[in-house]
Amino acid sequence: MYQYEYPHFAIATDVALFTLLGDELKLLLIRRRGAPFKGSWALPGGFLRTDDATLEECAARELSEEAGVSGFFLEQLYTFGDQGRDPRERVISVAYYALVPGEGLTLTARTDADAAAWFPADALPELAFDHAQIIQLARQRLASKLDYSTVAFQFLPDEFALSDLQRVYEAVKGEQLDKRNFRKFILGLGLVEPTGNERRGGPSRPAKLYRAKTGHRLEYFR
Amino acid sequence: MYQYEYPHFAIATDVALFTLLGDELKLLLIRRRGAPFKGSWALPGGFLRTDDATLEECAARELSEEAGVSGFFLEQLYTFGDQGRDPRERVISVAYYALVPGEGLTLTARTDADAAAWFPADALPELAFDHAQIIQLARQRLASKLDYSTVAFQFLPDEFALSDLQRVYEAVKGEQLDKRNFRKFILGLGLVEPTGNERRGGPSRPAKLYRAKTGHRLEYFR
DNA sequence: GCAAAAGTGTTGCCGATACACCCATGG
DNA sequence: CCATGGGTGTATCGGCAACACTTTTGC
Repeated sequence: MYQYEYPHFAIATDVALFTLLGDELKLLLIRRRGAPFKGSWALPGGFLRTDDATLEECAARELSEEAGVSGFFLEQLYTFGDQGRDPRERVISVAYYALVPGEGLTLTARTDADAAAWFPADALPELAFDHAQIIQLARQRLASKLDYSTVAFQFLPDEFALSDLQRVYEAVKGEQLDKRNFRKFILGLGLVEPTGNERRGGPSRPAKLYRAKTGHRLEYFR
Repeated sequence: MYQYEYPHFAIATDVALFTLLGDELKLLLIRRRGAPFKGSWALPGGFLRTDDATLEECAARELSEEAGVSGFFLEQLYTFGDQGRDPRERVISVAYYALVPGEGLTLTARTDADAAAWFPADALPELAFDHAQIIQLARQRLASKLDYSTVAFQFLPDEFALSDLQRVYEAVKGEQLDKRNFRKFILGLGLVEPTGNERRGGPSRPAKLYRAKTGHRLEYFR
C-alpha cells in the first residue's frame, strides 16, 4: 500500500481512427458494452496500464484489441481532463487520431465484430462522453495537416495512383480539386516517385503507380 | 479507501512561459527545491489537484503560485507519459506554453523570488526531467503559429507600436524582417486598428499606437 | 465504338520580396 | 544640429487558380 503526496487519477487514451472507403472518409466506432453510456457508440480507447511503456503504446494496444486493426499511423491530438467528463470518476484522456489505408482492413477478423463499425465521418451517431468534440478536433487537425505535411499518404497502401491521393484530399477537405493543379502540386513536392507499375483491369486507361519516396514517414513541407 | 479497476497515476502540468524583454525572447525557469533534480532548473509546474476543475486551471495556478505571474495567455502543447521520465513514479505531464507581455511583470512580488528567473531562450542551463524537449517543442509551435495566427499579440500590452510587434516576430523566429513588408503584412490582415495615441518620450519620432481589433483573443488567418 | 478514368500546358493574377530615403522628436 | 527610431512606395518574381481536350483501356 502506498501513500502518495498527491492524488492520482485514471488515464485513458481515446483514438479517432479514420480511413477512406470508396470516396468517403470513415471513422471507426465501438459500441459500448458496459456502463456508463452502455449501448452508445464511442471511440475505441481504454485505460493506461502499468505495462504500457508509452501513451502511444496504450493507444495502439486498444486499437488492436478493441477494433482488431493494425498497421495504422498514430499521432497525439489533445488531452482532455475536465472535471465531470466521465461520470464515474475523474479520467484524464489523451486523445489520438489514427489513419489506415482502406485496403486490407482486418475488422472482420475480430470475435465480436459487430461491436465495431465504420461510420461516414459526416454522419455520425450520438456519441458517449465528449467524444464528439475529440472527433471534431481530429478532423480539423487532419484537414490542416494536408496542407503542410504528407499525412495523406497514411490513407494509402505503398503503391498508389495520383488519383487515389486526390481522392484522399477531396474526402478530407470536403471539396473538389482540379486534377491538373493537384498533380502539379504533388509532383512539385518531389516526395513521390513512380514505381514503374500500372494498375490495369478497370474499364479505362491504366494508372501509373507511385510510392512515397520517404517510405511512410511523415514529412513536412512549406 | 477505494479499489480501482485500473491503475491510477500522478498527473502534472508543466508550463513553458515566454516573454519578450528588450529584443530577446526569454523563458521562465524555477530552481528546484526538492528531490529529484534538486537544485536544477526546471519549468514551473506541479501536480493536478482534485480542486483544479481543468488541466488548464492547474497550469495557471502553478504559474501564479510558483512564479507569481498572472495575465498570461496559455495553451496546451503536448502530453508526455513515457515510463521513467520521472524517477520517483510514473508521472503523466500535460505540457503547456504561455506568453506574457514584457511590461508589468510581477516576478519581484514573490516571497522567494530568487528561485525563479528569466533566461534567454537561446541560452538555457541544464534542465530537469525531459523539460528541454518540452521547451524545444514549445518554440517550434510558437514560431509556426506566428505564420497563421495572432499569437504574437500575446507578447504585447493592449497598446503597442508596429515596431514592437515586429520585435516579437524577429525574436521568436530568430531572423530580421523588412520593416515596410512587415507593416504591409500586419495592416493587410486588418486585425489591428490605431488607438489614436502616440508613444512619445524617446529621442525620436513618436510611434503611432495600435490595438488588436479582437481584443486579445487568438485569431487564425490564411 | 463507347464508356470510363488517365494524362497533359498555358495564362493571368495576386501576394511576397527586394530595396532606400525622408520625417519628427528629444537632447 | 545630430542621433534615434518612425514612417512610406514601387518594381519584380514566383506560386496558385482557372480552364478543356486527347489517350488508353475493357467490354
